[in-house]
Formats: sequence, structure tokens, C-alpha cells
Amino acid sequence: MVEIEIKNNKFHKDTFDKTTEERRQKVLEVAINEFASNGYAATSINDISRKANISIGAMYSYFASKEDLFLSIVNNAYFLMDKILKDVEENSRDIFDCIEKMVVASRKFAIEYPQLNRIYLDITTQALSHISIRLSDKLEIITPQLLNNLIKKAKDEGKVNVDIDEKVAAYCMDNIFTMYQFSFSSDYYKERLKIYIGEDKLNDIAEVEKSIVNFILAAMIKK
Amino acid sequence: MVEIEIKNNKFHKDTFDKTTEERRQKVLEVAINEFASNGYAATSINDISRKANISIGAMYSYFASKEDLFLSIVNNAYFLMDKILKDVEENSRDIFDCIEKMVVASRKFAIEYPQLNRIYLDITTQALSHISIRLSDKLEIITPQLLNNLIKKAKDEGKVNVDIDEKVAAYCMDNIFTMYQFSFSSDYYKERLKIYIGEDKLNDIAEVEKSIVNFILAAMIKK
Amino acid sequence: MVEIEIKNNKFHKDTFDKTTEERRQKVLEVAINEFASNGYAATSINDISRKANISIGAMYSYFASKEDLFLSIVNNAYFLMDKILKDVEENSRDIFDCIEKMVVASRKFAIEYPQLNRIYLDITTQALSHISIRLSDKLEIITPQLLNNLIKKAKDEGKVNVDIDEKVAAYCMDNIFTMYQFSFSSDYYKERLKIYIGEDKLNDIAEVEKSIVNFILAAMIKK
Amino acid sequence: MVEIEIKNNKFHKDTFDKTTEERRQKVLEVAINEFASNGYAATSINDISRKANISIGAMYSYFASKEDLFLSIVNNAYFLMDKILKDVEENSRDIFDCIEKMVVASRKFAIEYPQLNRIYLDITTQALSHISIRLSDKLEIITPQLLNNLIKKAKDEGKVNVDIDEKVAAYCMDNIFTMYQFSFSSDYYKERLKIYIGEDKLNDIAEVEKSIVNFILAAMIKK
DNA sequence: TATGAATGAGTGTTCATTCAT
DNA sequence: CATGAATGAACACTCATTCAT
Repeated sequence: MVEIEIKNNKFHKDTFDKTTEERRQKVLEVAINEFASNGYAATSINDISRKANISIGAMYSYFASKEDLFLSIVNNAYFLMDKILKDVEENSRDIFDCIEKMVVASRKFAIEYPQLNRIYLDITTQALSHISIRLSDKLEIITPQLLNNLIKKAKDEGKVNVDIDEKVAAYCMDNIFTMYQFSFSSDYYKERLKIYIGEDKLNDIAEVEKSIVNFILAAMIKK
Repeated sequence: MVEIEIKNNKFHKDTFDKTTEERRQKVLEVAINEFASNGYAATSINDISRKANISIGAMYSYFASKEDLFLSIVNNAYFLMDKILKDVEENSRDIFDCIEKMVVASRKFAIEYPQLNRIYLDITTQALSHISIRLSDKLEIITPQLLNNLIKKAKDEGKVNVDIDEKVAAYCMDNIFTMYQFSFSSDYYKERLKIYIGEDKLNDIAEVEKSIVNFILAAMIKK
Repeated sequence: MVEIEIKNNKFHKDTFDKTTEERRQKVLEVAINEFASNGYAATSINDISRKANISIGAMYSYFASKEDLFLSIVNNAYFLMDKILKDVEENSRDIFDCIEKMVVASRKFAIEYPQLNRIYLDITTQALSHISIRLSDKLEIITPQLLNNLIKKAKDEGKVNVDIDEKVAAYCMDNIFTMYQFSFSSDYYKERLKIYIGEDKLNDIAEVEKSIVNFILAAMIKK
Repeated sequence: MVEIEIKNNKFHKDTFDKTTEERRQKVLEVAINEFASNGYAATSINDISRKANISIGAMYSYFASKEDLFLSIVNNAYFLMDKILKDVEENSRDIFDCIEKMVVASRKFAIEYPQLNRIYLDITTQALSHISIRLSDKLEIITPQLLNNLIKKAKDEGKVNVDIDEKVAAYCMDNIFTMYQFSFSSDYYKERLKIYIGEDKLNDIAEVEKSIVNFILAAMIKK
């Protein structure tokens, strides 16, 4: 349905393709960890090369700059996130099932790939706007389209209220999903979730997620 | 109702209270701009002092560290945000009116104080978790309580569905408000809003906001 | 006998004489402690003023510079050390008694005024030669003269070997005294003493001092 | 006899071993001069790098910190001093000859390596106690042992008075040697020597040294 | 291709000293 | 006379990037 459009998604040099898989993985793994925990500005590319046991010279033969290394990672992360969402959609019976699965997937993704989420958080920051610009055209197109189509189809099928604006609804839904995801990535948002929901209630996460799903569903179904 | 508790919210030294209002304003103004556009890590306190035409020595006689200067600003920002929210609540007839005003206020705040919003965005980042910890107990308590009480009261008055979980509902609402606010602060989220809603529709922002309000209301009222 | 020659021993400004005794004492006390533990270079005059609860402005109305404050202290210390040595000499029956008392006095002085000793150690350092120059003419004249006369008299009285060179003997004696004093001031020399003498033997300090006295006496008396 | 134990005496990074001999020498030479004349605290590592025509970055790729650079130098100096003393001992016929040679060696060492002596003086200072601790176990063990053994052997051979305490005697001897060494390093101790001995007498240094030797010998031999 | 030594502008922070009040 | 806000050069140290091997 939605076609993943790979334009010039190459922020690394050819050399990076030619080196061993092992080296490639090691570089990316270490870089992800460093960027995720220190943020872009406070991460040192020398540190990464040291921790990855790769010479700084090699590093610069793989990536033209710190920025490009960062972009490579971010790029990968986007594809991963989008892919997961697409999987959810494809394996859902209907919009209700889909929303339910998306809430769960948001949490699971954040817990399985906390670093990617933290890096994502970093990018949304104004300071990195010059970086997000370089990803621009393909950044966040899949999810909006996916949600949009999902609602449109549900509307057509008479499953949800025809009066709702599907664009705005998609936006609101994703706002909830995104913030829920963040609530399992950065310590800040973790704390915020705790304040909102209460530590005790968080012990029964299934219950919380049911309430979230209910909130969204109530917003969309006919009265 | 909710009392703003000013604890030891002083991240500056006494000297800062004693200098002229002009210098105080200049320092804060420049610092806010720098932190907002470069992020915490990439902002240089020497730069700030230079741009504010204040010696670096004076800077350190006002604030013990870069971190404290940052915290001072963030602290102020929190009070401002909370104050605005409280004003909205106090001037609202009922929950419906209140939600409507909050959506508008989110946008207006972001547009009037884009820097504060950008700084806020920075704090939520994992890299700055050590900073957000220093603000911990008072951070984000007012809004949750306010929203929580708002819904509880509406429930008691039979205005909203008694079945909804008010904690989760408050959380979802704030997720929408917060992301909406961000959509007018960082370039990243601006772009995201544009992708979701479409540039043309954004020209009639009142319409968009009506749809957002409707989404939230539909989620809460009895069917 | 030996006349203490007070030349221009004033490294402070007149204002320092005019302020209250309490303030004077506080300044000197704090300054001594700071200089003693941090050394001249690493001591901050701002720190001293803060710890003494005296404005930095007052500080500079008392002393023209950090160097002058330091010199004032050193100057006092010299007089104190010399005075103690003179007391010892005046209260001694003969050279044997005197040497014995001097060894004891060295230790006692170091233990009672460890800060003065540490400051003294600092001055002997080449880095502070420009400071010691300013004390030059009266620096260390009393002790040499005193020891020299002591030996000369003993020689005249036939109590010590007439063949020894009294200047060199005085020098060697003072070398022993001085290093012994240091052995109770700086951690470095404390450790060195421990290495030479052994921790157990140091428990009976009287015994050690008897041996030191014996060493010196043996060097001087006729065979 | 006494084995020089080289533990992990490496206060520099591997990179320093790998750079050219010329750079290595230049760094050490300049650093020694700076530390010797300004003292540890007042010496700037940026200054050193400037004067050595080496980038500050290179400096920090050789040594982890200013302290480590200092320790490297000090460490070298200790080995040098100890080695010289050992040479003296090994080339001496007996204790009398040895003492004589040690006095001469003290002066010669101080004159040949005045900077090392000045640096040593700095270390004994209380302010640098945290640094001397890092050298602790091997600091000043060789000389005490050497002197101790020398005296013990002489006692066994009946060459010196059996009643003297060899530990204390070694300590007193070293006090004299050390201070004599200092007398040719720092301006302060130079002046002190002049005051004790008199400028004229200092012109015949051999004579002075003979007197010093006599003082020590007299202290030790049987009457 | 891979290495890592080298660079040097830049960082956060300190501190001796001045001077208006 | 006392105060302490203000100055700014200097410090120890970091790090993105280059380039000879």
C-alpha cells in the first residue's frame, strides 16, 4: 500500500559498505548507545571510535562527519519504527484492533529500542533542526499516511463517526502514541507518566493501555 | 485550589538579585535565546556573556555554573506555563470551555514564547535527565492535578462519561496539548503538523483547533 | 646580644593597623591556614576574604597585593621562630643543654604551628624566590648567629673540639634541626621520617631525640 | 644489593613512547624548566606546549593531565638521584670514602640538575602532598636503606661507634646531604648557605666540604 | 584501506585586582 | 573606611577533523 520511498538515503561513504559486517555493526551499535545517552552535541566521535575499537581515521573514511554518522543512524531508526507500524497495520483485523495493537507496540518499541527513541527525542529538538531538515522529505510520512488511510477506510465502512476530521484525528492519535512511547524512553517522560497515572496503577499496564484505547475509540466512534 | 509552592527555587546567586534590572533582563534574554536555539550542550556561556555585553566573571557571580543558569531559566518557564494554564482554568465556565481555551492557549504560548518551548523540549531529552532531576518534585505537578480535578468535577456534575479513567484521560489530553504546543515551537514538530494536517488546512487554524477540541470532547462525553 | 633589626618590616598598609584587633586576627588566621594548606600560588585571596567574613575591598585596603599579605604572614612567622630559638638559648645552661632543648623545640614548634612551618617550606621553593628576596636581609640571620656564637663560646670554654669549623658545624646542626622540624609539618617529610626511623621507634620520640642529640654532640666534642 | 624496583611507573600514555625522540625530549625539557622555575601550581600546561612548539592537543595525548606530566618528570628525577647515590656507594672503598663522595655528589647533582632539585623541593611542600602520595611506596626508600646498610656494615667492621643508632644516624646524615643539595638549587637555600658559611669561605668549596665530612665522621667514629 | 598522532579553536570556570557607592 | 559587583586574561582540558604512514 504505502511504498517506502528510498531516495538518497545514504549518509555514509562507500567504504562503509565495503568493510566487514562486524565492523559495521560495532560502529553503529556503539554510536547508537553514545548518541542516545549523551545527545548529539555531547557525544564525541573520538569516544565512539575508541569504544568500537575502530580507528578515528576509519571512522572518517566511513562517514564524512559526525553529522553524517548521526544521520545514518537516525535514518535506520526511522525505517525500523515505520516498519513496525506497518506490520501492526497489516496484521490488524480492523481499526479497533489496530489502535489497540499500536498502543502496545509503542510501549514495546520504546522498551526494546530505548536508544532509538532517545535519539528521536533529540532530533525533535530545535537545536538539531538543521539535521532533521536533511531527512525532511521522507521523515514522518509513513505514519501519517497510514493513520489517515486507516481512519478513512473505517469511515467508509461506517465503523467510525463520519463527522470527524480524519487528518486531525490521525494527528491526535499519533500525539498520544508518540508521547506514550516517550514515556518509556527518557527519564523525563517516565517521571511524567508516573505523575499522571500513579505508580500503583502503572503496575497493571494492560489496564492503563485499555483506558488509553478506550479514550481514542470513544473519540472516534459514533454516538 | 492548587497552591503554587515556591520551595527553594533559586538557582541564581544573591548577586543576580542585586544587579540592575537591565543587566538581569539582558542576561536572561540572551541566555534564553542561546539555549533555545543551540540546545544546552551546544550553548557556550562565554558566548552568552559576550552577546549580553557582560563579563564572564559577572556571569559566574550571578550563577554558580552553566547548569544553574539553565535551571534558572527553566524554572521561570515552568512557572509561566503553569500560571497560564491556571489562568485558563480559572476563567473557564466548564470543562468544555476549558478544553477549548487550553488548545488555543497551547498555540498562543508556543508562539509568544517559542524559546521557552524549545528549551522545554531540550529538557525532556535523556541527555539532560540529570538536569530535570534537579527540578523533580515540582516539575509537572500542577498541570496533571489541574486536569485531573477538572475531569473529576465534570464527572461529579454528570457532564462527562463516568466510565472514563480520569487519570488516563488527563494524560491523553495533555499529550495532545503538549504535542500541539511543540508543533509551534521546534521546526521539527512544525513540519510534522504540516504533514498531518496539510498546509492549506493550517491556514484556518480555528477550524483545526475546533476539530482537536471535538476529538477530545468526543472521547469524554457520554454517548 | 643579637639585636633584632626591624627595618621596613611592614608589608601591610596603615589601614590594617587601624582596624579592630578582631578583624586583624581573623584575616591573619584565615590567611595562614589557606596559604599553609594550598601553597601560595593555589591560594585565592577572594577565598580568604570570604572565609574571614571580610570584604575583598577591605582586604585590598589592608594589603596592596596577595604577595604583601603573604609577606606579612611570613614576616610574623620568622619573628616567632627566631624568638623561640632565642628563648631556648637564653634558658640553657650550656651548649649540651641547648642542643637538647633545640631538638625538642623544633618538634614542638612544628606541632604547635604546623601552618607556619608549611608556609616556610613554601618559601624555600624556587618559585617563591622573588618573595624571599623581599625578606632577604633579615631572613635567617638570627639562627646562624646564635648557633655560631654558641659554638664559639663552647670552644672558648674548652667544651667542644677546637678543631671544628664553627660555621660549618652551625650549618650542619641547623640542617638537622630544620629537617627535623619539617618532619612534623608536611606530610612528605613525615613519611620520610617514618621511613628512616621506623614507625615503632617513633612511638618513643624521646629516645629518637636523644639519639639525634648524641649524633650532634659526638660530632662536636673532643675525643 | 638494593634492587631498583620498577613497578608501574608510567605516568604517561603510550603515545608518548611512540612520538619522535626529539618531541619527547623537547616536551620534557621545557616542562622541567617551567615546573622548576614556577612551581607546580603556577606552571601552565598551555605555556609548556607553546614553548615546546607542540600543540596542546598533542600534550594531552601524551599525558592524561598536568599532574601526570609532573609525576612523569618527578619519577624520572627520583631514579636519577637514586642511581647517582648507588653509583657513589658502589665506587666507594669504605664508609669514610663514601661519605666524602656523597657530599661532593650532592653538590654536583644540584649544580648539574638544578631544575630537578627545585622540583623536588616543590613536592615536599604540603600543598603537593596529594601528588607525593601517588609516588608513595618507592619514594625515598633507596637512600635510607643504602645509608642504613652502610652504617650497619661499618659497625660490624668496627669502623664506627657501635653505640650509635644507625637509623637516626642515617637520618641525620641525609638531613645534612639533602640540605646541602638544596643549597645549590633554590635561591633561598643558596642565600642561607651564604649566611652560614660566609661568601669568602664559599670560594674554597673543597674546604667547606671537608668540614662537613669531618662533622659527620666525628659524629660516628669511636672516641 | 586502516591507523592514530597531531592540530588548535573552543569549553566551563577561576581569580587578582579595581572602583563606584 | 568598608563593601562587593565587575572585569577579563588565563587555566586545564576536549574534540572534530586532517593527513602522513
